[in-house]
Amino acid sequence: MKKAKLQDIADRAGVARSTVDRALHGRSRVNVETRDKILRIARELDYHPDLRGRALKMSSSFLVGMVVPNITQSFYADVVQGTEEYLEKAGYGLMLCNIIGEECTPRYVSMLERHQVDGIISCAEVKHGWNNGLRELASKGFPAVMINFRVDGVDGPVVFVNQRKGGYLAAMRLIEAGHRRIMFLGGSHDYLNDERLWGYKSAMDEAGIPVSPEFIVSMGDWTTDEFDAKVGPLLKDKSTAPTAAFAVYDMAAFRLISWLRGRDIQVPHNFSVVGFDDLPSLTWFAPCLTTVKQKKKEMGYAAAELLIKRLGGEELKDVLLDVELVERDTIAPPDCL
Amino acid sequence: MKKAKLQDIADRAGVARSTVDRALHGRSRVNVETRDKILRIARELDYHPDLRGRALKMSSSFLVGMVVPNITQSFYADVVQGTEEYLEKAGYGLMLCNIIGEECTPRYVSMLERHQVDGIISCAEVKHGWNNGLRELASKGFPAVMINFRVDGVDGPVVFVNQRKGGYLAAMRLIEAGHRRIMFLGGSHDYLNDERLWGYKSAMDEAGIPVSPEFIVSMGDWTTDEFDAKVGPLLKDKSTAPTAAFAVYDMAAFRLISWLRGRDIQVPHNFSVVGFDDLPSLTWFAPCLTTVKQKKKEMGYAAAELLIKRLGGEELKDVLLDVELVERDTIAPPDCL
DNA sequence: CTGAAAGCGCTAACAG
DNA sequence: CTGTTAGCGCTTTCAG
Repeated sequence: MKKAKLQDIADRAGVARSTVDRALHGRSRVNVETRDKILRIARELDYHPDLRGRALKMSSSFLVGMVVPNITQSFYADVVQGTEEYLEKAGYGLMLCNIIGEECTPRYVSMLERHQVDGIISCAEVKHGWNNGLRELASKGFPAVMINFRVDGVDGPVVFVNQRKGGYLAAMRLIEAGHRRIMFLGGSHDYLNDERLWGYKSAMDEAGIPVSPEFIVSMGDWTTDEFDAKVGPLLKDKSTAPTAAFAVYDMAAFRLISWLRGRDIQVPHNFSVVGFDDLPSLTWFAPCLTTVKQKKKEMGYAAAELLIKRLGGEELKDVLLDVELVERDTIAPPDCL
Repeated sequence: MKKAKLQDIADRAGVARSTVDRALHGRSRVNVETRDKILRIARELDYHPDLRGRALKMSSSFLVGMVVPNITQSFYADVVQGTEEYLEKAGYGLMLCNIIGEECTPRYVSMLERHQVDGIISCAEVKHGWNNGLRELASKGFPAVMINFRVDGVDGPVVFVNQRKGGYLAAMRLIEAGHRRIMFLGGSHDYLNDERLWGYKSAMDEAGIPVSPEFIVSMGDWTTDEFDAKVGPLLKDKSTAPTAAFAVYDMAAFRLISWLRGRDIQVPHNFSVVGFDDLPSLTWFAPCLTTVKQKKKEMGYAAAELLIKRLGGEELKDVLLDVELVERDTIAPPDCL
C-alpha cells in the first residue's frame, strides 16, 4: 500500500487539502459531516502525517536529542529510558547521541543541528568535552535541559539530585550503626564526588566526629594495586583503622568489597559499606549492597517534561529530586566493639 | 547567531542557491574560485544543511529507527551502542524506540511512519507483540534489518549469532572437564533457548553421553521456590545428581550460583557452571563466570551496516556472527570423582 | 559552468 | 465553514 498523503484524502473526499488538515487537527470548525467523512477516509487510507513537511512549515522537527556519554552504563540506560518514555507520550522522537570520547563532539553538534532537533537533553559528565558542544548549540538557540549539573553558560533548567542528602544519609546510617572511623572512598574531585563528600562531612560534623583527612581517599583507576597503596595502609593498625566506608558509587563499593574479601575481611561482618546509585544488577549478588537510591528513570523523565513544557512556552525552574537510603545487607555494628 | 541557510550563502557570494548546493556537494563541476569562495563563506557562517528540507526533496529523512524491548538490559544497550556508532559515522540519526509492553506497539509504528525513517533495525524478542508492528511497517515499504531471528513475513537481512555453536562449546567444555551429568538450565522454549539447547545436545551426542530429559529444565520466573521445585529434586541423590550446568543466559547462571550457595554448594568447587552472553557487569564478582561470549556491539554494528548498504542499493545476505568461549572461574572437575 | 523554476508534504493567512 | 495560495529549505531538471 502506497503511503497516503493529505492530497489523497482531499481528492477522495472532494475537498481541499486545508480542509482535511483542519478536520484532522480539530483546531478550527469544520462541517461535522465532511469532518467525519474525512476522518473515515483517513483511517481507511491509514494516513499518518509526514512530519518532514510539517517540520519544515512549523519549524519544529518533533525530535529531541539526548546526549549521554555511554549508554552501556546502566545508569545512563535508565535515564534514557525515562526520557524516551515521556517523549514518546508527548509525540516526540528521541535521537540518541552516545558521545564516546572528545573527538566526536563536533560531529554530534553538527548532526543535532542538521536534524534541527527541537531541544537537547544533556546527561554528560562535568569534565567531558561535550560541554563545549552543548554551549555552542545553546548559543545557537537550541533549548537545553541538563541533568545532574549546570553547564556554565548554558541557559536552561537542570534536573538535580540531592547528592548532599544522599551523602548525609549514607554516613549517618553508618554512624547510627555505631561506626566512628568511617572512610569516604571517592574518585576524582568532580561535582558528584564532592557533593556526596559534603553530605558525608555534614553527617560527621553533626555527630561530632572529627573527619580525618586520611580517611578521605581519592581513587583513580580502582585497581587492586591502588587499593593496596591507598587503603591498605589505613587498615594496618586495627585500633585506628576505619570500620566502615561510604563509597561514592555502587561500583566503587563493590570493588572495595571484592578487595576486602581478598584480604579475608568480610562485609558486613568485619567491615560495613554503603554505596550510592542503587544499580539493579548489583542486587543479584550477596552481600546485597546497602545504598543510596537515586531515581534514575525519573531523572530522565523529569528532564523530558521540563524540555517539552519549555517548548510549549512555560518558564520552568530547576528540579531537585530526592534520594533515599535502601537498607540491605552490608551494614553491621563495628567489628572492633 | 542566526542559523544560516543556503540562500544566505548565495546572497553573500553573489550566486544562485543551486550553485551553492553544487559547490557544497561537489557532484557537479563548479568554477574553482567561486567554489572556494562559497566554501569559505559557508564556513564563516557555520552552515549546516537543514535535513528537513533535504528530507522532503530527497524523500529520505536520514533517520533510522532502532527498536529494542528494553534499553535497560545490558545486552540491548550494547547492541544499540554498536548501531549508533555505525549510523553516526554514516551520517544517520538513530531514533530509539524502547518498546515496553505490547500496547505501545501501534504508537511506535505510527511514530516511525510519521518521521518517515529510512529504515528500521529490530532487535526485539521472538514472542514480543512488536513483531506485528514490524510486519506492518515492512509491508508499507520500510526497509528492515533484524537481529537474532527473522520475523515471518518481513523481508530483509538478519544478523544471526551462532547460538548452536555457543551451546556446543559450553557443553563440550564441561564434558572435557570430566562432567557427564550436565544440566541444561533453560527458560521458555523460544528461539534462543532452543538453539542453544540444540548445541548442548549435539555436544552430548558427540561425546556419546545420553541426554536425560529431566536434566533439561525449563524455568519460568527464576525464583528460589522454582529452583527448589525444579532443580532441588535432581540434587537429592548425589550419585545421580548433575555435577554441572549450562545456563542459557548469564543471568540464569548467576541465579543458579546464588541458589546453590544457599544450599552450601560452592561453584566451582562442588558444581560447575557455564553461562551465555558475557555480560560485563558480571565480571566484577567472584566467582567470575565462564561463559559463551557473543559480540553484542558487533551485532548492532553489523545490522546498521546491512541497513545502510541496502539503502545504497546493495543486495545483502544474512550475517552469521561467531561466538567464543571465555574461560574464567566456574568450571572444575566433577566433585564426585 | 551557472541561473531560474518547480516541487517534496504540510500549514496558515486570507478570501470567499 | 471552505478553497486558494504562498512558502518552510533543499535538490534537481532544464535552459542559457
